[in-house]
Amino acid sequence: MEFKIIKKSKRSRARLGLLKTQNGVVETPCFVPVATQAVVKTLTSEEAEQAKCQILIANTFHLHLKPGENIVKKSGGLHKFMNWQRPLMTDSGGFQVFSLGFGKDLGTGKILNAHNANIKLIDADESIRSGNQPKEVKITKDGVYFNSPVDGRKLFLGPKESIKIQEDLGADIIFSFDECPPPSADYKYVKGSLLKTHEWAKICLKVKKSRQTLFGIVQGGRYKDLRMESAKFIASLDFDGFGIGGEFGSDKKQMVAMLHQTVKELPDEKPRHLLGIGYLKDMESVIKQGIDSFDCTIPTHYARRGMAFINLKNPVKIDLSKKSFLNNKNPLDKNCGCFVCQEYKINYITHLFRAKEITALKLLTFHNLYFLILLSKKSGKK
RNA sequence: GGGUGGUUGGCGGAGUAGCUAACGCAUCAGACUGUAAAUCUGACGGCCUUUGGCCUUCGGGGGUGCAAAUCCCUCACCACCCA
Repeated sequence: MEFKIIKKSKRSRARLGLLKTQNGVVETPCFVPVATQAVVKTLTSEEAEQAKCQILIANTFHLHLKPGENIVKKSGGLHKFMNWQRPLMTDSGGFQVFSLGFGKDLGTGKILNAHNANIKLIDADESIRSGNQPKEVKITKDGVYFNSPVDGRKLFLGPKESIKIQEDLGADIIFSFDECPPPSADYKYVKGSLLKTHEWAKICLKVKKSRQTLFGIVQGGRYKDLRMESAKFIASLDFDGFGIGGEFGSDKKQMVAMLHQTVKELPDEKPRHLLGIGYLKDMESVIKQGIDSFDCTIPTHYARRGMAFINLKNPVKIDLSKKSFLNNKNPLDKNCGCFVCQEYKINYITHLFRAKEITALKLLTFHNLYFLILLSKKSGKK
């Protein structure tokens, strides 16, 4: 892997770069569509390519459960398996293990919002402090025990296991195994959890045998000093790049502040990936903080719910399933070059959604991805 | 003409004396940030001062009962059977 910075903004930390992998070059800043189960839901790999996806991120946790990394390996690796000859990332599975444990009980998320704050902050903290971990998950110094959401089997995933699986999957860029505490976790818990994440980071580096690019993950939740501490530590290790994970506080300002603290401690010359952030309004602020790539389920996820991204100049989301759009004969966005905007009108897509036709999901997934990728490019050049 | 069964909110459909007319669909609203996610939550007879309160409603009308979607009478309509 080679990362080349082409241009740096004078007004912010934003930068244009080229991330060279064995399977091609990624122009940054770049949005990374999520292909959890080795597919961008509703799209073929050809369609993902047509939507201008440069790189996709698949998931270790899901692919370990289904179909199992051995199947993928025997098929010649993830690229061949899913017919995607461009760059690929795999997430370590850390987030998933926790989002199904603490997350299920307490709402693992990126932002401490009204929804997951409702899940009894005090109880959460107390149960974590007193060691009452959720039934579904048991965290030890070596990793995490959890029950398979597929068949209930007891499974274990730790740094060694995650790296081994990711090596079998064979993505270009892989991530270290981290603990992702819930937004309701308190300072003491997050601090303690950093010790594990950092220890695991060292193990990931140590056990990796492949030539894959390995990104270390910075945690620290919404606590400034913990973010700094984590960033410093992870930056001191021999990673090829960095992921920034976890939760970022209760509002956008706090998120930007956390990113600021974190990025400050990371070496300029290495790529930085922000895990799981990608609301429309996040795009610009995140890029300005010096983030080179970021993945998010939102564009594809929203697409399947009928939420469309429109208006490149002042991006907003609209709910296409609303009846009123049946009278709208315009394309989603006149300035979007995607085939959906070229060939289809809003009222037709709205009709498909209201009629529960699966083509609606594909059309909107394609558009949202194309739109967001275009938007992230525009934001990067600003 | 006779008989049998039926008629429940926008639709389907439970309920056969008393508890909030269950449930499903449709509709409407909201949520969603490293996807157990083509999902979830809420509303869905009306009105109000909405953590509550008042009224209305099970084809129409009448009756019995403290109390009726539920029992009785009658009318209308639908389905099937007999003539």
